[in-house]
Amino acid sequence: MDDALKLQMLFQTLGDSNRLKIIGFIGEKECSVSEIVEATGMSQPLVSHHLRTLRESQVLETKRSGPFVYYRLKDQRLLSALGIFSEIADSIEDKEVNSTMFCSPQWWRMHWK
Amino acid sequence: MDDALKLQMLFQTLGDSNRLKIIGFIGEKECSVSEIVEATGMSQPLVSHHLRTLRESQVLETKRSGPFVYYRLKDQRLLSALGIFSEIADSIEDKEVNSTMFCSPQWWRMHWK
DNA sequence: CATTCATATAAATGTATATTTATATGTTAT
DNA sequence: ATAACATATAAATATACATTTATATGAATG
Repeated sequence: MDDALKLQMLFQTLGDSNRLKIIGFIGEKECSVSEIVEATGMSQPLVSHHLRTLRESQVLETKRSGPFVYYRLKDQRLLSALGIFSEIADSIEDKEVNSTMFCSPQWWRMHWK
Repeated sequence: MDDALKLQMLFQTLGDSNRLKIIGFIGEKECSVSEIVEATGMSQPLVSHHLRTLRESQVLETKRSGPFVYYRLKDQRLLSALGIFSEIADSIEDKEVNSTMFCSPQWWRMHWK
């Protein structure tokens, strides 16, 4: 797998609100699935699905301990990198299509041309 | 639009190989659409479509000059931020499902369970 | 060993989005 | 004004992906 593809897959993994929420909650900790379910308010299967994606893309790694499975960041550098991107993202202005909340630009075009 | 959503949308925008290719080619320069078409080998409408996405998500900004439209990065900090993420991405190992090139993890599960 | 709790998977569904092909808009020069 | 070129949009298609509901696995405990 070439490096550009790795980068693209990493961004794709991070490009989901629920997964970012999970990463943000875990932070430097080590969390069980149920803690994540509780903290995020997402359903357990949905959390499990996203955790699988995060594990397969090697953003998270796991450790089983009895009946619990603990997830933690595989590369702690990700946290500071997220901080940098947050700053860049903050400078994005809410104008036109972006202000539609929950609706993608394409949805907007589709329904209101 | 809240900050978490901005971050998610930025990552989503970056999570596409063709868009990363475009960003990488533009770099610190200012490029016309045809230059990008030529450099990337993508079709003109496809380039145009991705440029629109990149502009709407405020990664790129544009300037018209005669018949040409020039695109450049709106925030130069993005380049170094991409460098940081590249390093993180490089440490990702090519194992199991990731080695399938062009096929998503979900595709893999689907066809080979 | 059966029950309970934690987590994972499967199937079904709806929606988002990349790509192609075809066509339109906009600008310049003849 | 029309031809030629640069770019953008539209329609059509195919696929990827998030989410829900239902069920399975796997570990601990009575």
